[in-house]
Amino acid sequence: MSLDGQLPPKMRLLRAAAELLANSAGAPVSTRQITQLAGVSAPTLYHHFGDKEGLFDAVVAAGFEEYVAGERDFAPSGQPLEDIRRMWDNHVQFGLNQPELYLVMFGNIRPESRPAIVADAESLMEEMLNKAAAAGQLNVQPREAARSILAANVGVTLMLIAESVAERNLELSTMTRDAMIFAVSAEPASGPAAGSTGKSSVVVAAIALNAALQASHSDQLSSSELKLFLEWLHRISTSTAG
Amino acid sequence: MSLDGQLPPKMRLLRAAAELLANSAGAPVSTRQITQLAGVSAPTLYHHFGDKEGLFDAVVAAGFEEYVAGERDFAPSGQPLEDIRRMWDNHVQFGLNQPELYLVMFGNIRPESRPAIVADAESLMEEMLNKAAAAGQLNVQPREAARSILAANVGVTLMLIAESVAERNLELSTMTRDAMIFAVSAEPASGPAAGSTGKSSVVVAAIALNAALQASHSDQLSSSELKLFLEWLHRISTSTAG
DNA sequence: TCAGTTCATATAGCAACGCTATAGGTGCTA
DNA sequence: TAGCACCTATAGCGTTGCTATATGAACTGA
Repeated sequence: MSLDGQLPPKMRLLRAAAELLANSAGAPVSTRQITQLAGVSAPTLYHHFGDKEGLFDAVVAAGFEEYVAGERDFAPSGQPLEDIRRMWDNHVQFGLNQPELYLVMFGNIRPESRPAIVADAESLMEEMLNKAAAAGQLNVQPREAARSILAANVGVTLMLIAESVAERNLELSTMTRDAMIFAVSAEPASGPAAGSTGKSSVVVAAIALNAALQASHSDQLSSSELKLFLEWLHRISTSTAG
Repeated sequence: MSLDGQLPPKMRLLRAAAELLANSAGAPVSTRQITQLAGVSAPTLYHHFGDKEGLFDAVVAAGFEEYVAGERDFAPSGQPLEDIRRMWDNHVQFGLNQPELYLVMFGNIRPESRPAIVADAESLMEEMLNKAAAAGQLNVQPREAARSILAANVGVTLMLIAESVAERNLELSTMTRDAMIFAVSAEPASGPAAGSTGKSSVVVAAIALNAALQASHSDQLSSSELKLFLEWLHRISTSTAG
């Protein structure tokens, strides 16, 4: 049982590490296990990745590329909020399919290590939310909405991973998902509710225009005018007043 | 620098482990560090805790007791949903105060290891939500609401921990918190209803904003600013660009 | 054609790790 | 005092992440 073959040692190391990590159930994976499965010797690992952590980072990076590919791999439905739902579900599914990898990616993030992945994931969702904002469907900045939705998405996925497969209840995901989307969407918020921010139509419209302006390079204003215009727009759209 | 003193070795081990863990920044903490700081020898650790992990579990258990105490340590305000808000904020604060401990407790939970803590935390929140349900303020089962809110709470806390202290923005917490509470509260939540006209453009958004701005006197801009702003808006909204 | 250089892998081994076999010291009860 | 349970220490085992050093292959320029 080894990953011998025609692949270069670097690839074999990556695959061996990924495989062992995926089946480790949280137990530490030793470099000796990895190099043996890959069919190479210890220094080869350190030549290519510098470090055990360097190798694991590479595994995580590969996993993240897969994640991003999955998040982009569906045709926009034309309904941005519906696409957000699919991004959410895709995120959860990724976590449940590769729990160990997911735990490293999102369960163990420390300020000094890799918020880069989080930032990228946020950008991915923000991108999609920009379309929703342009369609006047958001009542908060796409950026803030993306951060909030992603945070909840991560929390739900971790909770589901923590549960045994038997008792896993995906309703937790759909319920939280719809709650978050509903909370940031500009649908009839039915009046100033308890604690919720009933944003005025001015704010919603400003957010929409802001997103639309940045998406389509309109040449109706000069660059300096546009800059000032956007600043005012920002001032309006971040105000809480009605 | 040692934790010598009149405390029994078991306590000294617990404190040493907690202290080293808290300052480890994610780096592994060795049993030799712990026993040296505690002023005992290796077998003492294994006599009392059986295992390195057993010791760490004890640290986590102590941390969790502190967490529970914090969650219970405020008088009910009489408004259950307000109490839920305070529980949420307290949870976030606990995580930010003891990030390493929190990451072990909620960032690394695996099905085989310790969902017990999660279950307890859920019960804690469910208990509070029962009061809200009794007051007719919930539109879902307290159990489901607790799971959902806690999941989002964990996700937000992890995200905030991942950010450097400088760029930490607690608005992510309050926004997500209120979104979740609003979603489970008995307001006419009527469901998502996604789907407005996918058609949008700068022009449409500008027209909407223009109308909204003139209808409601926003005081975010001075009158002269507003005049210029509206002029630019007009220029955009009458353009043919999409 | 062949010395020089660079890249990639291997042999062997170090310091530190988690953990334990074994034994010694304490404080009880009798 | 004997016996016993409890707690702690000395010393050392096997494994870990990692590296000093050496070897082989592939390419370069003259």
